[in-house]
Amino acid sequence: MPELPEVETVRAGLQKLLVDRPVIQKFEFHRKDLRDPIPIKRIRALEGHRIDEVLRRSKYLLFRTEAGYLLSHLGMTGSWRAAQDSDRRSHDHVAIRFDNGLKLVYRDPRRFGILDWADVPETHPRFVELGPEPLSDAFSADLLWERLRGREAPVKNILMSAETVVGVGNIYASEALFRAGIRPTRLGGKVRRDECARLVDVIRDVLREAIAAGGSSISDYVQASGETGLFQSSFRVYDRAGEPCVSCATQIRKQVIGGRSSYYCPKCQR
DNA sequence: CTCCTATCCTGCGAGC
DNA sequence: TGCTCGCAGGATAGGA
Repeated sequence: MPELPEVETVRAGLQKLLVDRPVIQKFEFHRKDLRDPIPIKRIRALEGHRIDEVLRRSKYLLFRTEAGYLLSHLGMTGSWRAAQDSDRRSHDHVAIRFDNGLKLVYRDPRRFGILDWADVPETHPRFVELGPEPLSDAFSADLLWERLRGREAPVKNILMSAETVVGVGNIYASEALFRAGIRPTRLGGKVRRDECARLVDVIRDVLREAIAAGGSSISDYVQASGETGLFQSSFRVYDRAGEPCVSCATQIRKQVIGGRSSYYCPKCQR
């Protein structure tokens, strides 16, 4: 379940592996598609160029070269790892060989991930509709207030929409709404201005804490998968149905909203 | 426009 | 013990 903090942790790990700006010698594709078809010819055009930097926008990793960007979205189960030739695993779909001997392998059992190519990320169809980064100044109480005004969808759904703000998935939406004292089913238009300010603050808090937790347990290795550990032990409501609220001991409730399991304290969140 | 639902995919755990 | 079944979820398309 890589959300923004996990993707940021992976980005930092990849950046460290690629700090010498190695030249891409060759891409090896073991299949033509993941969730979407892979633009193999476009991506092969990056062979012979250096990876100058690994960036992140939303939950996408961007490998920057002078000839364009390789985009990677990890979906649910995607991972990058440095591998030896003898290290072959099921669901290894793509490999990148570099001139310094490094081999990066993309593995994704569920194939919910995306590999794509972009000349200029800002104008790429996957990016043009995206809202602000949650940790940037562009994400503000004013912006959230505008986004929620008059809306009759549950606030949780609106928060999880990448058009509102990127990187807030099911887990961190539940966690942030708990910290803000707002029930996930409350309609967007019913969230007050002061609650928007609170929401912006706690979304930043919860993401920063998770990034710190990921960073401390990963250090200099690209993580094998986003599925384990990290921030999990810090969840206050997510996946805790029936357990006592950390604040008032009321049993945490689970409710499906917009097809996703949501967790909240019925007493602390109104 | 806004809102909602189905779809994609495989591994895992609960239940029998 | 081995089987089935539901669930995990971000992005997207399409219908109401």
